[in-house]
Parts: sequence; C-alpha cells; structure tokens
Amino acid sequence: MNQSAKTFPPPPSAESDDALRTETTTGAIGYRLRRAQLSVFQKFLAFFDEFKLRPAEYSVLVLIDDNPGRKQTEIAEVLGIKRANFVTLVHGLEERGLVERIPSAQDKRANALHLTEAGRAFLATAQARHARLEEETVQRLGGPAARAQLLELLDRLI
Amino acid sequence: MNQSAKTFPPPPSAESDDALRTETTTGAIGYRLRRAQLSVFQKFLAFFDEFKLRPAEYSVLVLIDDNPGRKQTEIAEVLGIKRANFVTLVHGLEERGLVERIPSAQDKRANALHLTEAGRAFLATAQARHARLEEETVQRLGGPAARAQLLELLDRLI
DNA sequence: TATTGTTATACTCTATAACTATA
DNA sequence: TATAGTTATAGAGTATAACAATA
Repeated sequence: MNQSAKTFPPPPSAESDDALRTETTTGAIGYRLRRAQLSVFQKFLAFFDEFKLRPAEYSVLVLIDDNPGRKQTEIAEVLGIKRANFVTLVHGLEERGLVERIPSAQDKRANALHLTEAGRAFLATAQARHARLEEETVQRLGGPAARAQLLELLDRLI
Repeated sequence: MNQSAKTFPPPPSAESDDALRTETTTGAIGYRLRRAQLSVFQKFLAFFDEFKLRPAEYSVLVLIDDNPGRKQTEIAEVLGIKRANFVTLVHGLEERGLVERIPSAQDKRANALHLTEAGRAFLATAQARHARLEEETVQRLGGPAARAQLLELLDRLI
C-alpha cells in the first residue's frame, strides 16, 4: 500500500534554512482532516463553477428532492444549519427558481419545501456532474473499498 | 456506542412521517468529511476551553516552537493562512505574552517569530493535553493502524 | 521591481436574541 | 407555553487591494 518511505523531515543534523519542520503539526488528525476537507470543498467549488452552486446548496436541493414537502426546520436540522441562517439559503434557491416554499395547510406556521420543475432539471444535471466528481475522488482514494474504509473511519470521529 | 446495526433508511415501503431520507446526501465523501472535521474541531474547542486556544492558534504555536526565528510569511504560508490575516492572529498571541516578534537583523522588513518563556511553558501544557485528545481520537478510530489508514486516505484527497 | 508586514475592507459562515403568527 | 419562520446583529474565517519600508 504505502509506496515506500514516508518522506521524513530533514535529518536533525541537516538544518536547512528554507524547509520548515512541520511534522508536529501535520501529525495531528484534526489538522489533516481540515486540510483534506478544504481541498475536497475547493474541488467541489471549481467543479461546480458554472452551476454557481455551493456544497450546502447542493445538499439542500438533494434533501428536498428526496423529502418533498418537509418543513424548513427539518431540512435545516439534518444539515446542521441554524434555521435563522437557512432562511437566506433557501431564499436564494427560491429566487433562482429552483425551490418553492408552499405554506402548509396543516400547520399555518410552516412552509413545505418542494423543488420546482426547473429545480428538478437543474438537480438532475448537478447530480450527474457530482457523480463524476465522486468517481474521480474514489479513484484518488484507490477504489470503492478505500472509499468505504474512509467513510467508516470518518463515522467513528463523529 | 452504536446500538446495533447501521440504521438504514426506513425501507422504501414504510414511508414514516418523521424520519428523513438522507442517504443521497450522506453518501457523498465531501459531506462526510465536513461533518467529521466539524466534529473533531468541536471536540478540540471543548477540550481546550480553559486554554482559550483555537486549532489555528495551537498550530501556530507548535510551528514557531519547531521553527524559531522564522518570518511571519513563512509560518502563515505553511498553514495556508493569508499573511494579512496572520497579522491579527499573531498579534493576539503576542498580547497574551506567548509569542515575540523580533525585528530581523538580516532583513529589516521581516519579523522573526519566537515563543516567549511563558509561551513555551503554555505550549508544553497544551501539547500534553493535545496528546490526550489524540489518544482518545485514535481509540475512537480503532487504534494506531486505523489512524495510519485514515491519514493515508486523507492525503490522497489533497 | 519584488517582498514584508500592515491596514482597510468585504464576503461568507455561523451563532444568538427577539419578534410574529400560529399551535 | 412552545414552535416555525423571520429579521437583525455580531463574531469568526477568509479574500483582495493598497500602502510604507526595505530588499
């Protein structure tokens, strides 16, 4: 699995004047997690540049599509988004004609969230693109087994 | 920890009115990465509550300790922090008496960063605490082999 | 001309309080 | 009393532009 030698810091004797010693920092799990997450999100943003779609917006569209008619609070809570902040997010999607807020008949306080026809078409394209991104990511990981391994390990950190 | 099996979505036939279908969203690598990273950072913040220390500040202290005398730009760049934003960060550490900015003799534009005596003492305590956090995290992962596996997989995502 | 540290500024994300209308 | 959606606001984190001093 591991090619060979993990490049170790310059031997303690060789005090180079340019390379910094980063082992202590990069040895931390949280640090590596953060760097990886930032990198993956950067790739997402670049990959979805023409879609003008952020990761959070994409997950909201997917979640509404899989759970049409749900309240804002329900969708927001699943994603760990505060309902106050979710207002702005869903408002943006509504302005783009992708999402509808339909006043609930049973509970006049609530809005039932639905994708518009345009929203469904948009999401279908986005999901096809996302599938290619995931595919590429799985390849980088080393295949489906490596992906499953990663997801399992990540779950243990929550 | 986990009661029994991985709770799968309600079988397609049983359309419960409360549980949401989240498989599509949670199947994405980026989504899981983000959730895990947020969780790990939350644990860091809780664990270092009395230290009033954020992950970025901790990594800066570690990096200065391992590379005393380096310029702000060098430390900032390694951590992916813009030098403009690094000014505020290092200023805070200086105000707390942990870091010194010593004007460089060779390059009068630059500040050489050093830990103060108090900074070294503080970092020693923080690192001991961090070691316990890492230990706990490794246990959650399933041991040192699982940790190595995770770091290897994360590296492939960068 | 280029770099270092700095200031100013803006934009995103996130968090809390408080309001309204309903329940 | 509690909840759903909303507004306002404040705090981080991050990004760019521009400047003075120095290289």
